[in-house]
Amino acid sequence: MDMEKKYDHKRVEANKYDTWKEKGYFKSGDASKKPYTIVIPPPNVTGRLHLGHAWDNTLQDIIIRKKRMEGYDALYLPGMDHAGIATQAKVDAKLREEGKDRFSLGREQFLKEAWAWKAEYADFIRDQWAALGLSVDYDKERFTLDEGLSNAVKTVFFKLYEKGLIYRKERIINWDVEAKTALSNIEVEHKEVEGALYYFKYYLEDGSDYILIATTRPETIFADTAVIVHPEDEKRKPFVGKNVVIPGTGRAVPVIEDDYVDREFGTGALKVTPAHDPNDFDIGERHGLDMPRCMHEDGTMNAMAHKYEGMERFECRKALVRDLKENGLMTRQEKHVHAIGHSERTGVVVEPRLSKQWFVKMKPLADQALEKSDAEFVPPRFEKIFRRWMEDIQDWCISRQLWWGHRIPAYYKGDDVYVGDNPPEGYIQDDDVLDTWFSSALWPFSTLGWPEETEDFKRYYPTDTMVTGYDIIFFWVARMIFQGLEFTGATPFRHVLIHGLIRDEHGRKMSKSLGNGVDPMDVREEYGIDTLRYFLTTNSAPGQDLRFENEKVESSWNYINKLWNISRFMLLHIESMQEGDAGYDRRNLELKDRYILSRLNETIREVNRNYDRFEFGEAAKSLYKFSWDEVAAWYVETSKIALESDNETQKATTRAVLLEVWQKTLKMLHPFMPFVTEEIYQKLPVKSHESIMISDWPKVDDTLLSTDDVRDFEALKSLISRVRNVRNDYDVSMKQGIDLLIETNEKTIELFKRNEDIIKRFTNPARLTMDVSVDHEEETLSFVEQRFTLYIPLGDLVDLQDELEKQKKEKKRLEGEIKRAQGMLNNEKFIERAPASKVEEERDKLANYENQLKKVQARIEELENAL
RNA sequence: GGAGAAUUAGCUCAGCGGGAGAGCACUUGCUUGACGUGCAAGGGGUCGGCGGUUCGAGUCCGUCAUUCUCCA
Repeated sequence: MDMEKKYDHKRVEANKYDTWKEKGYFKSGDASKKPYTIVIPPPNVTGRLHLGHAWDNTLQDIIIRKKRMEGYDALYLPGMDHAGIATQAKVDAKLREEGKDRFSLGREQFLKEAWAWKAEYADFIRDQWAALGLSVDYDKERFTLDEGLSNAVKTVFFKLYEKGLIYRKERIINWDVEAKTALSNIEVEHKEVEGALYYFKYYLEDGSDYILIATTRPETIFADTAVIVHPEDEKRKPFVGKNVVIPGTGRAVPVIEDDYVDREFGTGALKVTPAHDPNDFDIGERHGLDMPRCMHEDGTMNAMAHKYEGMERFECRKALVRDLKENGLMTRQEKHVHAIGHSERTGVVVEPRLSKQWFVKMKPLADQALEKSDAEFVPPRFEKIFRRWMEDIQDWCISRQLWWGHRIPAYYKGDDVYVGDNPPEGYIQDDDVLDTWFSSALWPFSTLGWPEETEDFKRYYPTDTMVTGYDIIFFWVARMIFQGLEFTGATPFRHVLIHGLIRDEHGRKMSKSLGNGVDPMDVREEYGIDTLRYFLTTNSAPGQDLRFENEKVESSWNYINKLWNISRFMLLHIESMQEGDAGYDRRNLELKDRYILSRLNETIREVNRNYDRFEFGEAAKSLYKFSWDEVAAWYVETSKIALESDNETQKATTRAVLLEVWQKTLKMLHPFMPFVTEEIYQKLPVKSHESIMISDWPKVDDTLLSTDDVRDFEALKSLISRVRNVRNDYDVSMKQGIDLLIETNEKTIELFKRNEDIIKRFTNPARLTMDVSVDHEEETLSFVEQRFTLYIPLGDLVDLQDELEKQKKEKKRLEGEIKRAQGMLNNEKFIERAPASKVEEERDKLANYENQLKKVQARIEELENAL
């Protein structure tokens, strides 16, 4: 047997993935089976995968591997996202390093650079998928800018346009001054910022009086086109209809009435800057005001700002405030905390800016999604989050001033707009591209060939399970749902499994700026990918965040090492088995065999139940307990007796049970740790398939479930544990024999006699007496257990006073239990309303406790007499 | 201002209607041929507070407190 003492992940992982891939195990398409589909949330081609991807992808792989073993035609569809802003920023940075920029290169050349970048990073990502062991079907791999997916994007754009659900309009949008593009509302993060309210004097043209106006954004005054006062504001009435001069400029604007003014806030009068504020824009539209902009696209001031032209907006604010303070046009400044929008992408303060952009009219799509979506969220509370957002939806700004992406299929000639594939002569295509999420929203069906009615689309759509983090429910999940319903008439997936975010050991989000990120490939190097997968998927419940802790990673490694060594032991004893040795005759099964087979089948049941609920932590816990605390601690240990004996029947039976138990356990562990389970599986002398990956998922065999056998074995365990406990407490080493007197009924005597070899091996008795009534000296330790009373005479080591105290304590405990059980059984309502099985259970317990109490009392009397 | 999550052993987290669990840490003893990254035996918790529902509540409901998210 060639198994090293220590699990060596590098050796175990070597070549396996390539073998699986070459053998075609990852491929889908067996039409005789029922399909099961998961599409990967496409990673951005900007960089490498982080722990969040590893977590997300491992969950998908676990689900798909189990389904494949269960006999489904499992499709795990891989792919990547072009990630417009992010990738363009990376390519821009690269060009900058080379002393170039995209404008001197031109659009076409820039796109070549971007595609080269994509090719390079796509390779990195595929390598990482392989490293993670993802069983993705590479034949089906897609990229959001592929021809097919681009067709899907165009089709959707055309159809929504025809329906009037896509429109182009001048509106206030969120402008990222660094990326120089529009953003959608959800790409803006609102953060509380301590700013200030500045009070400016807007004088009448004749200088006779002024209106005091408070603003948080002084630099926008250059684009003011009015001042409004409330219609019921009697004090300001005289100003209405006159012009006031914008401080620091010679420009005058009218004072008009509008009840939008909040009379309680600031001074009760408001400056109106329609091109730099959404509310002001509405006011501007109502009153037909001009809408000039005072900034360039990069956030610097334009000519409207006079002497401040060219200044960055916040520099301008400072300079302007300083100047107005000096010449008395600013009266005061007070602290003001308010929420300011920041670009989710670049982090800069978003500038509300009047701009002509393309939008999706969301209301009808959202209403349809709310009405028809039958996606089941896990855990369910996330559905509420999804719904609340959909109910309060705003139109979606989909154009981006970028080059990397799906170019908007709209063409212009003067004021004429053409939307479609065949623009007439002289029309020029829109320069902009679509929001990346516009194409991501189509991912579950565009990847399967839609809008063509392909075989794949018909077979694998709608998909079964979407796995993703709660941070992109709005960005992605919600959009897939409404686009799926609009274009395919179906919710694109049955289940949405939501996981949380991965955090560092202190509970902080992993981020580049903190430098606390952990590279999954580093973890792989040190502990192996199976360890990482097991750690990631078994340490949190659905929807909860996960803290990266080294101790947990290590304990995952320890577990795999344990599995490795259990396997080492088994193979040592079963490697010579032949095809015909695999079965066993049930009549030859001993208690230990029936016990472990019963527990195995219970475990299969628990594991299945938890897999189906996406409770992978719970499924893994059952397997962990079964493999370590039962197979390793008890079955392996008790098996040694038969394996070392000359009884060929018992030997063969034990080997066959070991093989069955372990083979099934490995299969259930395989989705979590594909590499090590395959390594061990390949070493099994008899196995059902050429690879564990394509083997069959274990089924529960009810005929092997036996609570009686499990109980009997538990009685044996409790006897052994009791003796071990005594040896520890009284410092009696295992080498030293120890007298054991067991008083119990005929049935248990029979049980213990039949398993005497086990008792002897683990307790090393000098004398072993079993009877319905045993004579014992007073100087003995005694333990009243449920099914037997154990006496251990230890001569001088026994302090009768201590023993008496112990028994009194035990008496008290039993009396407490009896009181509790009686309390329940004396409660009429309990008898009446609790399930009969529960009542029965309590009666049994009570009888047992009363029986034990009687024995303890007898022992106490005995001790008191002796003292 | 709304919505949600978390609060359980020293630490990190499971459990979510029938007698408190895991990993790590801690204590004691073990070079027993699968494993000292291990084995055996232990110690450690009024399950945030207060009410309610229920025969029965870490588990369901309400409320308060603390922490954290998301939305406006």
